[in-house]
Amino acid sequence: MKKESTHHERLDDFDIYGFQHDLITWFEREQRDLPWRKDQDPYKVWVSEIMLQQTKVDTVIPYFNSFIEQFPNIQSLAEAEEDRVLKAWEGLGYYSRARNLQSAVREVHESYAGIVPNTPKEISTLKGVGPYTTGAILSIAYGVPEPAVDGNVMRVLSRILLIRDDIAKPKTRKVFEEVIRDLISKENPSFFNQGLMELGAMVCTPTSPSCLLCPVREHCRAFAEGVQRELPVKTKKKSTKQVALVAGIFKDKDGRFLIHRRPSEGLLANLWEFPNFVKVDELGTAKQQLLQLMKTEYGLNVALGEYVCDIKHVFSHLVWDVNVYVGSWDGELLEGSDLVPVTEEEMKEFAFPVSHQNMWKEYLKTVE
DNA sequence: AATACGGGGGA
DNA sequence: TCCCCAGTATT
Repeated sequence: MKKESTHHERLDDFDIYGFQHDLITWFEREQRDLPWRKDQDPYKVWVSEIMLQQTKVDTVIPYFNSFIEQFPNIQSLAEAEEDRVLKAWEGLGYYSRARNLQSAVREVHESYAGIVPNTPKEISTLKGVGPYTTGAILSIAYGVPEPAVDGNVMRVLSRILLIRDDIAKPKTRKVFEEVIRDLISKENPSFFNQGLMELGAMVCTPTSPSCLLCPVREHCRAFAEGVQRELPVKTKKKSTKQVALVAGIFKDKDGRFLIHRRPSEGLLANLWEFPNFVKVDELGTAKQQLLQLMKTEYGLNVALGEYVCDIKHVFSHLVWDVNVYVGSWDGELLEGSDLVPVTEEEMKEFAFPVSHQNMWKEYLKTVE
């Protein structure tokens, strides 16, 4: 007859309370002083968690401070222009996070009287709030014992509990969630979850973990077996596609430059950019194609000048190789044209992807 | 289950 | 180079 157990089988012979205590007291003692840890305002916890998705703490800090200064609460973000929100997110990447956050904040403003909901069901229906962020907000802002499984947590627990499931597989996250439901401190789920992540960031790092400094070393099965460097198991993804582009920085006699808003869906949605096109080898030189496409796409006659630079920009799933030219334009923009003429000063108000910021920097060097 | 979606930094 | 990062939405 199977032995009856109140815990997940992977926790057999595991000192749950000792582990909770050692982790939480270490976090109380050693946690970093971070701007989103000054209070537990659910809105600020929420903003920080969205910004921290796939993004390092050091990168997020200045963005978080500036964002909270501009949008200090639910109402201010709900009522803001989307372009201002994108500008505040400029350079941080994964821009749908910003648009989803504002959309969800508007829903909380309108449907929840401005109070961030505190149940898994309600909170996980908000745009941009998935399983990880649901658990993070609930535990950190409201003290609800929900798992918050991110990359850190999977790495740390794969070592502690010797879990060899491939963390690249979607279903593996559920394995960790089920274990954590039995492992999490019901008294202090906030510090338990944050402690796991802090440990992953500071001690139990991907390569060469600092096991000799680890507060939960005596609980770690991988350390006991000497296999901590073999975990977690993670299959690697495939490489990126190459895309060749040609772009133009076009100025008129009054010093106005042509920019263009990207489509509302897909890569870099709703951000601004200099006119550019996918280059096709069979259709002549980059310069010829730029000239031709400005005419057919925008009905605009341009004169092309010097080659500015070649910008290489790496995304997670593709690589842009952009040939950049200067040029000039004259006359009228077509009715309904997507092109907007702006001065150098006005350009500062628009959110550009980093690749196009770099094109602009290179252009400024050539006119010095 | 696989893919799209940014950008920076470390080894 | 390759990998990782306080992941989510879409297909």
